[in-house]
Amino acid sequence: MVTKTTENTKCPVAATLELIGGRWKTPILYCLAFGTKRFGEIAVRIPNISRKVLTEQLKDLEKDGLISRKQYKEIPPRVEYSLTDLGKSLSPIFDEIAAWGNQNILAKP
Amino acid sequence: MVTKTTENTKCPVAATLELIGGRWKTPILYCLAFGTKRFGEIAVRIPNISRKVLTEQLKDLEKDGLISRKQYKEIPPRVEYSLTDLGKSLSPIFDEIAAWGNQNILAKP
DNA sequence: TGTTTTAGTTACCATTTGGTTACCGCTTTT
DNA sequence: AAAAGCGGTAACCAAATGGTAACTAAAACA
Repeated sequence: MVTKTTENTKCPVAATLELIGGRWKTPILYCLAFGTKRFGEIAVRIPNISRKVLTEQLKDLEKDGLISRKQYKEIPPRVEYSLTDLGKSLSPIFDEIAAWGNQNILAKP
Repeated sequence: MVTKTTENTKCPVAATLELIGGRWKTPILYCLAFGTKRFGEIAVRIPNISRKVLTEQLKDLEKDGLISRKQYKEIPPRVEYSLTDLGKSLSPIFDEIAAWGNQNILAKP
């Protein structure tokens, strides 16, 4: 009854966390919250992420409609990522989580 | 700069998601939000979780101060779990996530 | 006497996730 | 002629996560 009801309907919390959960999704969304970025810029701002995993996560986020990808037919290639309206609509969640984290984790003596 | 700053200070969002992220943490917390439960009761309400994993996750949550464990010296054993005040303080986050999930995932045509 | 009941633990295995390295295509720069 | 710059992909690996089955202890019950 928590992750699924008997009718196979998912819990809204579990369903949402499937989209934004995982090691890298939130860092990426947070990074794009400051504006459109190129692939390489994201990679620089998120230390330790491998290019392969970054590619995968960006694909996931795009598939879920949270970010959009714009590719320019240039050489060398240029690809820009940005939040969609749906992606932007997540911000109250992040605000709430950030507030909790600041109060309860980071503000520890 | 997202998960860590150069001074090794964590992002509040990433830090919080480390506590409540993962496949089972939120189902467990949500389950306990309805009141104190015994180990077996939780297991019944969360289908598909194995007892081993449930034990592990409960230990994690207890270590992080989100739930408390009360063991009675009885035979057969009885152990009760409940949310701590810190655990209860997460509810605005879950409300926000649930609202988003209902609007944007579950309410799809 | 033997089975049941509860909340685990142990040992082992499968799946998922993330990571490393090398490489590509195509134009501009050196 | 060669290397740089960009946004990837392919092949291969390692680690984390999750799962199963069998086992435990002590009392209650039939």
